[in-house]
Amino acid sequence: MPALADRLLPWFAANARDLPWRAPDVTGWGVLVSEIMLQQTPVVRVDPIWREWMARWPRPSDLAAAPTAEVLRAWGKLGYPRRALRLQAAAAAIAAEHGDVVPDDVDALLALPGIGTYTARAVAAFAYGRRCPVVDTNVRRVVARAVHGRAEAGDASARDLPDTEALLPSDEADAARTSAALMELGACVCVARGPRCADCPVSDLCAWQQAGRPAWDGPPKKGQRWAGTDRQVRGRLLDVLRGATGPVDAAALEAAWRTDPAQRARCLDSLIVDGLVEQLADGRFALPGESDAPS
DNA sequence: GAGGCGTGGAT
DNA sequence: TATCCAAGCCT
Repeated sequence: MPALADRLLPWFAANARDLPWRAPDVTGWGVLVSEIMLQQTPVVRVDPIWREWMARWPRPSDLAAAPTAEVLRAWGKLGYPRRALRLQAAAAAIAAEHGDVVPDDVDALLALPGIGTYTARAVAAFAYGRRCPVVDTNVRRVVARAVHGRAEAGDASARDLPDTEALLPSDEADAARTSAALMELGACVCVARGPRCADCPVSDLCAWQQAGRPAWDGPPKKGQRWAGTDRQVRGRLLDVLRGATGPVDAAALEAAWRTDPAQRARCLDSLIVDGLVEQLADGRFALPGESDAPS
């Protein structure tokens, strides 16, 4: 349905945010780094970290060669630090198996750690101009409203990809731009709370509008608790290690969570299992590679 | 496939 | 203050 794309493309050309990873000289590597950082993380927090990473590690092989401890410190408080670990592993694979160039096809991207359905398609479309549907939470919300007339997207389904592909024009470059425009619309106009329908370029085509903006009648989302969870404890422990200049003793980590020693021990173990923390022979703890002798 | 996994701003 | 929410992935 070119109808939607015909509206979205001029709107996007005039209203797209000037994000640094959208600059014309950004490589596939730059796009990939941005996509990983943006998983579940707002643009404003990613922006400065992405700039720092691109200046410091401009190619996959640069990141692959960095000490993992420094990678985790540079990741800072973006959250979900396993993303940084997987990104470094992906960088090593790209350097070793793809000539230090991020692959341009979805299947090769999917084979890399930390890259799933969304990210593989986002890189193919945004870095390489491929015509492939890119479905994230924004796009699912836009499609739910504009196409299906529902207030929310509900759970992901197998129909998300074909539903979205049906909105893409046949021209490859236009299709890639449409994918970006769909995401931009969901991020800036067709937002979860308080959609700005008065500013929407497709409001007169929107099935949700035409239905009178009915309320969501599907299952409510499951709110995830935070206080006292293992996620909070892991975050505290890792924050201590990021802030240290080298290995720390057990007492420093104990101070980070005194509420429940058993929980603290369990979380420390899980961080070690995940490869985010190492225990040294002398019993101290450190970020990965921190004890390696400088060469 | 449901649940785990960080962080912090907005409401 | 508590809940919601943000360009998901993995098991």
